[in-house]
Amino acid sequence: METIPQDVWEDEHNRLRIFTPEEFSFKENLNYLSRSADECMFDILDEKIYRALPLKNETALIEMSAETDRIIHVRFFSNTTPEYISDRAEVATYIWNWFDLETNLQPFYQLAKNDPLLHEPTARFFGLRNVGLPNLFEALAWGIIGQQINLSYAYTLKRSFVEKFGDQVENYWLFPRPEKIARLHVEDLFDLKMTARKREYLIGVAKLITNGELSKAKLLAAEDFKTAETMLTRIRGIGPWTSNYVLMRCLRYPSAFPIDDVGLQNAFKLMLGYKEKPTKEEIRHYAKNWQGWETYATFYLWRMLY
DNA sequence: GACCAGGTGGGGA
DNA sequence: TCCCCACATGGT
Repeated sequence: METIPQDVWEDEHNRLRIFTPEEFSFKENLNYLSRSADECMFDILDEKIYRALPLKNETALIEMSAETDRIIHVRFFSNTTPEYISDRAEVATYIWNWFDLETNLQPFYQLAKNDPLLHEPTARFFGLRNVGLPNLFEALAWGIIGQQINLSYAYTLKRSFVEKFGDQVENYWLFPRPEKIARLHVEDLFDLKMTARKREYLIGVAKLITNGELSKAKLLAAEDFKTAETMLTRIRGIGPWTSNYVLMRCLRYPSAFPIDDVGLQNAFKLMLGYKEKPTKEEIRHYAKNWQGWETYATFYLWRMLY
């Protein structure tokens, strides 16, 4: 991503201030990030987010809080390393991208006003963003780990994966690097209580990223959304669901739509008062109104489930 | 104990 | 193309 414009952030001594668009609420995004007590990639304490940011040439430990609900206050902290972070713009850009602040949500909120499914979630969670997974390997691994198992168990698996193969900076974890996973064999991942297939998928994807066959740049350079989707589904272990999930959360394609998702089906059940899962046709019917905004529609519907 | 989890690949009709 | 099954384990 290009460096963000000068006028949306300020650099002051040991802190940054990020001025977000109107359609942003720190509180809503904080609530979203608080959804699992088992999350291992960041901590939330006293309405502040703490995490390690993997930058190009350094790791920043940051604390994010709300100066107002629309101004993000970023403080650098560290017990053992110099607090000086050389590239402040990179930090601001990372956060801008992480909270998807480049997207103008006005058209989405406009179409949601008259939408039977989106009306309620967009009103209740105004300012919530598609909080992303900027790291491609992390997004793919999280998708693979989460396939077909319940979310709380998925968080447990992710934690054991991260704690076994990730790097720790003080008390914060960096997601395992694909270079490291690419060198492993399925047996090395035996402790992780997931299927042998998933272990193969993780290693396979790590190899593709390591040897350069797969990258964000290549996926973003795809001619169109369908091409990017196919680039991913050709990879063993990545079906339509994982492909769309990653195109949503990492590449930020606005039309990504994991139509087979159980969570999406449950959100439909909830919103329409159904006892049974909706059919794919029913989902397509309602989704006609969301064209170009399927990612945000899905994200807000998922939000209704917790 | 059965059935379902933020599915997928592989085999067979 | 479509259907069926195995997959490992936890939650309910």
